[in-house]
Amino acid sequence: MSARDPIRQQLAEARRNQILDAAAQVFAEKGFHRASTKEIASAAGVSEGTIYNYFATKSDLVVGLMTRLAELESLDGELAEPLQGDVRTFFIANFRCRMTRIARQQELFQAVLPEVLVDPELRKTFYQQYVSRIAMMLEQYLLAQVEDGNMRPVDVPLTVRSLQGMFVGLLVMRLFGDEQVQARWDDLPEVLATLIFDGLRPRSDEIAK
Amino acid sequence: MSARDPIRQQLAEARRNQILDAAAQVFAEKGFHRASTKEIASAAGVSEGTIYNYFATKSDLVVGLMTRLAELESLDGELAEPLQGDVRTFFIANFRCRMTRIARQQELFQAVLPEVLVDPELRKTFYQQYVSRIAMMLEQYLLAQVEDGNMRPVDVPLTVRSLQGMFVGLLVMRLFGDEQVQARWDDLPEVLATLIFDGLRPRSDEIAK
Amino acid sequence: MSARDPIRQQLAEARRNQILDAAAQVFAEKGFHRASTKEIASAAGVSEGTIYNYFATKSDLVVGLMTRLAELESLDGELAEPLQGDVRTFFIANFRCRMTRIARQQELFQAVLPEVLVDPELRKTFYQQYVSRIAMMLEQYLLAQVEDGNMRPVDVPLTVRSLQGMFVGLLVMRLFGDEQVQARWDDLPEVLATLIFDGLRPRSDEIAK
Amino acid sequence: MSARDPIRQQLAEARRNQILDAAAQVFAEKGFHRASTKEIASAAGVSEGTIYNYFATKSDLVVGLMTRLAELESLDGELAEPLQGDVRTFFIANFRCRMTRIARQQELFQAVLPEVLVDPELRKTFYQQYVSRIAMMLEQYLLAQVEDGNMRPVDVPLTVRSLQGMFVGLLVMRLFGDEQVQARWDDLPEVLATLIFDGLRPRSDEIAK
DNA sequence: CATGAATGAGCCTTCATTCAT
DNA sequence: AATGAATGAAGGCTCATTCAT
Repeated sequence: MSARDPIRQQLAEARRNQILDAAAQVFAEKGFHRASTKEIASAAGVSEGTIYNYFATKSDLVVGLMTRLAELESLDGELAEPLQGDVRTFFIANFRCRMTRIARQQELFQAVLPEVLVDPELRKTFYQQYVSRIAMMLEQYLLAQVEDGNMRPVDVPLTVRSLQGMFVGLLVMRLFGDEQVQARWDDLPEVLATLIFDGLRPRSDEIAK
Repeated sequence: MSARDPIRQQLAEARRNQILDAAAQVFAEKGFHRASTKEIASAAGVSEGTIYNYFATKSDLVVGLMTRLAELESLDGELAEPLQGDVRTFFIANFRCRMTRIARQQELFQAVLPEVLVDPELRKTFYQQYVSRIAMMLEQYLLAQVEDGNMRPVDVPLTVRSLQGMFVGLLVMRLFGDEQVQARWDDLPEVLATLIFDGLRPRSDEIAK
Repeated sequence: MSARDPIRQQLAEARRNQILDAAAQVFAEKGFHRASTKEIASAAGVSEGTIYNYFATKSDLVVGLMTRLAELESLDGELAEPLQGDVRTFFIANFRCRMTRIARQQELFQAVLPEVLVDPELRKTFYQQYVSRIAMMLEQYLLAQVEDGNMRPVDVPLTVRSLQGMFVGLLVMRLFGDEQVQARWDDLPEVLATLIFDGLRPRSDEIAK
Repeated sequence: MSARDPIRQQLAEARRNQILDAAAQVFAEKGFHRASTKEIASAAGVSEGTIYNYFATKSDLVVGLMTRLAELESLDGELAEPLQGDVRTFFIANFRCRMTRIARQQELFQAVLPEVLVDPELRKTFYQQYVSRIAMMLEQYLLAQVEDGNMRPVDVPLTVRSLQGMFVGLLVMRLFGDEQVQARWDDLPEVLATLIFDGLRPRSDEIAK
């Protein structure tokens, strides 16, 4: 019986994920409040009661999804590190990485974001576990770049928030169904790199032309 | 009786606003679904039934608030026009104007945004009445600037979405309670102008140093 | 002002009828409970408040309609009297008269009957003012016929209820939309007279054939 | 678990009936609209929510009761068949059977009839499932009798409606609380047989007297 | 008398959560 | 651990009735 303990744990973990998958899908489609536990249960192929063996509360499903986001984030958090060669190239690569992840996790965001915006408790947790952690990472990175002279000496904290905000905002534009953003999502990293790195100001050499 | 008609209308309009004010406040505080019509009624100082004399449905309150946002937006839509002198200065002024409005209408956004993200019907309306209209205005403006050589020839549609997204995202950061964003909201226009107009790339003259 | 009293009364009476007409129509169409006073008011071309100047209660509208039925009934109550010549011919004439009235007042019945069946108070009043009065009239009539040897010595009270029931039942069949009953309503008096007067038993002379 | 399936089903059926019983009683007493689901629930000894595990809608309770009536009807539909010996005797027997059933199911009728008269949807269903089916059976029966010379060649469709109407009408008289009808319900089959079979016309032999 | 905005009690229905099996 | 029937609180909405104008 003791031999079965790890197996049990794995099964339990699998069941948990099965439920979270269903929750993500149903929340994304109908929103937290319009999604009933019955619906989630049937989408997960389990009974309503089973959900409550793994989550104390419907809200805890959102917490579970938030945690997923945070974990997925930290999984490829390393991507931020390898900086070598051209800064602009790195920007593009980094942006591409973020955009890809956002696209892949759109369902998760759609499921989590509106409820997070509405529930103070969740909001705080989400901010601490996810938003501010990314902000801090970005901040460290930018500070280093500025110090190394790879970037201009900007107001790092606010610049970081602006960048982070831009990603959130583009996600929101996606959720709104904006055609340009949806259709040309893959072009965004390049455009953003130009915008953020080069700025809109006409280049002197271009003016020269 | 005929003399009373316009008075009636004014009273009705006032009552409508009184209810919308209460709805904005309660929705912002507790979210659409956790806010009961009873609560809104008492916050508005009217009975529950009265709400339904002015709005067919609880959801229509959100529609009403959305319309408010759209109307307030178009009210100072003219601000985009007076462009003269330094582009960068104009950017700052324009950004300041937007940031101020966002701050002023934070409650409205907090009340409307999460529900809009969740309800496809509202989402579509909001996008058409608000988001895409602003996008189109910005697009026209940027195109003109590019043509006049005041800006570099960037990908205008995506750049516009990115800018718009940045504002949305910064609003979301505010809603998340990010301290930097909240405390230094008024510094943002300047920072943004620098970021967007000048870019992060080290200036050649700075490098020269 | 005293000269206007009778005029006022006439106006009031007209207004009352205007409201009752609307009530009959709306009740017939949607039933008592699904009909709102607002609907009745607008069908009558008056405001909701006005209804309450003439009727203390929504239920009193039904009472008013019941009274109408009773009054209309007594208006041509005399028709029962002129009995002369062939009894069978009289039966047909009498039945025809009843069927015609039922058809003419179908809306009134449809409006009143279901609610009367449901509300004990109304039920009692309706029974006393309408049903039992007709029953008594019929009873007297049948008794006289039996005494005069124009009819066989049947159980008069129950026979009367059966006849009355048949009319009610045929009305109900009409309300149910039975095609035969609706399409051939005018044939019913003849058929009923045969059924009731001659019976279904094969006639001896016919048997003789 | 597999062993439990049939038990589950039986329990569910029992619960359903328990709720329908309560609904019949409360509807009969107060009418469909004045009966609240809360009342029905407590009369059934279950919670309000449980009702909705078995019926999608309050109206569906009426549908359930209608179905009961139709099923009970078809249960003893065979009674119409065994015709042998005296036609008049058969009439009495048949009438007695119908009157008994009506009396036994008075509550059901009182619960269902008023609402059926008011709701077009229910009305149609009730007419098709119940009224017209009985009419068709009666029609076939009468046609056969007429062909065999056991009855006079009357207008069968309208005669059938009249008979059916008479039963409905006598039920209505019962619901109205008519004392004669209530007190002497058991005498009605005999009286009706006389009325319908022999007619009111004085018999020649009686006249002879 | 007429009006119609305001009222608020009450209803049907949903749904997160529990618990006996 | 899984089930799903039962629960009952809560909520959106309707509507008869009132009353100030």
